[in-house]
Amino acid sequence: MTAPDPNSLPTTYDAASTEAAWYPRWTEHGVFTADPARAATHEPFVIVIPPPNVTAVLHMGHGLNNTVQDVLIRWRRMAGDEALWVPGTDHAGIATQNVVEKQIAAEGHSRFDLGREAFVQRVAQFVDKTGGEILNQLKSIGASADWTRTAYTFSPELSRSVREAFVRLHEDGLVYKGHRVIHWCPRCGTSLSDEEAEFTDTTGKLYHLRYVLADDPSQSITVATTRPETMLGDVAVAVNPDDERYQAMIGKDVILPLNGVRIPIVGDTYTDPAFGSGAVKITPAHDANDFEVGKRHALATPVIIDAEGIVREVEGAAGRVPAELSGLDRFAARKAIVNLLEAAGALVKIENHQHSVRHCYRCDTVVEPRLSDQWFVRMQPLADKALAALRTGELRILPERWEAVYVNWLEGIRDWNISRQIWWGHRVPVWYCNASCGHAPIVSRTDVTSCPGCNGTVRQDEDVLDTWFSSWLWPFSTLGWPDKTPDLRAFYPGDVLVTAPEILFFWVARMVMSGCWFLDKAPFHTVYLHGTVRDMQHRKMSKSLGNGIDPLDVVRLYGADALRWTMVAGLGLGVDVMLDPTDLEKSFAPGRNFCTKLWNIGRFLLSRVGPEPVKPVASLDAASLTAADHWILERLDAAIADCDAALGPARPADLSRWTDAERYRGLRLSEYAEAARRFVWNELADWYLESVKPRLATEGDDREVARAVLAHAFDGALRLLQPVVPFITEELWQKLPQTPPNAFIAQAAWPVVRAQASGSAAVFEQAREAVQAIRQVRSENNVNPGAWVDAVVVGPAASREALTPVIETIGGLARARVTLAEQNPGGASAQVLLSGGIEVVVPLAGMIDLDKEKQRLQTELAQLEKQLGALEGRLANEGFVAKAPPAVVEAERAKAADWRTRAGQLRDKLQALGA
RNA sequence: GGGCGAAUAGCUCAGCUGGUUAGAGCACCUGUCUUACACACAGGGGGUCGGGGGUUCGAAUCCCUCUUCGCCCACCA
Repeated sequence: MTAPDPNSLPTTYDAASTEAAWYPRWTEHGVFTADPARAATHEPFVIVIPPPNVTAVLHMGHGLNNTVQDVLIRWRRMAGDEALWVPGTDHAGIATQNVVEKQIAAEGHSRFDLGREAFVQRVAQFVDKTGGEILNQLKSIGASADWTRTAYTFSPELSRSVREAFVRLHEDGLVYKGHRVIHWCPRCGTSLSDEEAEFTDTTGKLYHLRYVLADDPSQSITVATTRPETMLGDVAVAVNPDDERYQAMIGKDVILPLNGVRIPIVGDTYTDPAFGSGAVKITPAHDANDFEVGKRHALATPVIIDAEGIVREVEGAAGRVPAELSGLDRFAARKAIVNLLEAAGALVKIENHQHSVRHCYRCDTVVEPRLSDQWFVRMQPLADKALAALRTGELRILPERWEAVYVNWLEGIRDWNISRQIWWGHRVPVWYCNASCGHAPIVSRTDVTSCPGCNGTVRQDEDVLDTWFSSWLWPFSTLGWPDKTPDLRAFYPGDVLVTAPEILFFWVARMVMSGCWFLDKAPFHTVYLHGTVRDMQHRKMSKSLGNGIDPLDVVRLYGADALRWTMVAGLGLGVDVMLDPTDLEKSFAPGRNFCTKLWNIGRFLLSRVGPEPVKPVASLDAASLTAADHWILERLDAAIADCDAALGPARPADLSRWTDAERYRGLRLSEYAEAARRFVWNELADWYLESVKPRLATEGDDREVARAVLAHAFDGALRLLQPVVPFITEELWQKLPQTPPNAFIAQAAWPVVRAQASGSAAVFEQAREAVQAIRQVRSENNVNPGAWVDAVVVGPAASREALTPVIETIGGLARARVTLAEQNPGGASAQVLLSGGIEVVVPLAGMIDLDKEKQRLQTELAQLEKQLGALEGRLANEGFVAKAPPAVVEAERAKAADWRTRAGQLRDKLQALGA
């Protein structure tokens, strides 16, 4: 009976209390706070968070995204970099405005009832009160962001950056106001960029409409359209000038049904003769392509659908909308018009038609093309720089295949509509003179109060800027740009951007463009695009499907480390993470189990090592180390090397561009986690810890060596694991005798390889083989697991000598009393061949099933002979011997010789068994 | 319509520039409550590398083709 050890750990790991204890201590001690002054002597490593919407609630996607960032930032922090992870939120213009508008609607009002100022105030209050909660939720999963630098895209500081960017682009001639057809969401009441108008594949209808010629009612032309309601705004019918069917009609007029408007037939190569009827109705105000055609033919632009999607005579459309149709919603109008057309005999046919329809990315409403004045950014010059950054190797994207997608998008870049007709956001910094004095619009960094021309009053542009116009500045606006702050100097450009591929265009490519344009450097050298969190049917987790998992539930049930482990262990490069929302146990047990195992390893190891000081491993005399000691230290070195190779390189070797050799390496998080897991579990716990037990029970120098090696190996394991499972590793690390006081593993040094190889580690490897061989024999012969057996290791004298101490130590692992011999004692025994000509003989008189043993050997021999046959065939092949590299041939010959020996030994054994 | 990617063990995936007896984790089967851990330990089964053709002494790996999935882009009236 042992007295309770005051240092002993609780028998089970309590994630909740550990997490609650360590996180505040880390922040209180500034563990996550970066110092620009220190960046002079330490390589900075910077990640900016993809800012979640300020009103967002943490979901698994955030969990995955932020775990990845945290693993990288914790890794680099330990590696000695001045690591900075900038956190913050996005004001999310349309999304946030929608939330508050819904609240107001519940009160029976619209934003227009409140007025602009009051509404904006109301949203600001809402954000103040409930916003940013997601950042606290990130803390509960262990995110080690520098909270002293928490940023917000709509803060006064970042708003200044936004104005600076707008004005500077205007000065550069890249911001302009354009009059054209843009994507319009009638529900949100704003224009959208191309990226915000998402395609959805739809089975729609293709309506064929007959327009009668004005001067010859016996003739007509049929147009095909998916949107018959727009016919009220038609100004022409376009046919391909080379289309013989219609050539003769070009220049003639047709009469629009329903409103009787007379419009021309024009020739334009835009029309594809093979599509539909080969004739296209042209509605310049309600279709971007038609707008271009209209411009070419100097056609009018009557607007017959208003901002709410209501059909009426909006502008330049007098006499075009019959009274019975005016005031109808666009979809109601479609039905009504189709009916009227049919009644008028103008409807030729309706076909099913597969096409993609654009929807608002915020509310899923079908987007309406709308002619309006908007602010645009001319993107070509920006895109050229972003393309150059990738081509020169200043920037890389992982997985590699996304680079092609990035290039493809940038090469076909279109101008960016940055104005939105909502109220929540950065107001366009442009002012107009109220007294039409003729002064040009004033684009200004500071508020303008009077007209520089006539000193009269001015009014600011009503529009606000696209949310992404502030987030594309995030990598430097968060560091104080346009001021040349110490932060900006020290931490720009950053290093890695971690996000999902969905926002590659929205955000990532645009950040590269803005960084290259305003600061002449890409904002990071690596874009890491991780997969998506999906359910077991491979469906994206979403609120509407109800297949989501709340990360906070997982933290509560399994702990933050278990959550993180599950994410990282399953995270191949660019691979989706599959989780079962209906069975959290199945999804997160591996993470929880790993933490429990780690806890038990620590609990046992710490109880045996005890609190007394241990010697540093470097101070130990190599000769005093056992083969097992050398082995585990080498395994630690290998694990360190594997982790480094999986995660790194952290940055290009020459700091400015990737070489081809290093370009696609690193960021293999699952490989890193597996390497660390294998070391602590399969090597340290399964073998070293087991083999070292007897030594720990002794007194004296050997025990001290074992304690030192054990403490050192576990220390290394904890350090390697800290980035993935920061809480449990911190808790355990604090208990190691060699841990300095007032230190945190979160800022301890990342382990480095000792580079002290010793041949004796190989001896331990052979001993492991022997143990496994004996265990296999026992298991296959159904030997009572508790029973001890005898085993004889047969081999050359030299090996036997080296093996002796090892076998004494690990005999217990196989429950075998091991002796060494030069000759195979023969007899009724199980016999296993090891590498190096060593045999293990288990003479289990009475315990062994001879038939079974014969069977096993025969199977092994048959397998070996089959492979040997193939190998010998290859060696007999003249082509192989003549053409294959000599080294390969040599290796194959050696292998054949080895196999022949082995086959011979197997035959001998079978003969000895009387087969 | 264009482009890209994937197809390897029941599941999720590694296998880099062609030369292994094709791997890992999980799942599965058998045994064990062995004094840290049954959330564990020990042992084990399982793949003609999507089909077909080609190049080569040699192909999971390179080429062609077919099939099936996925992603991105597009001026799909």
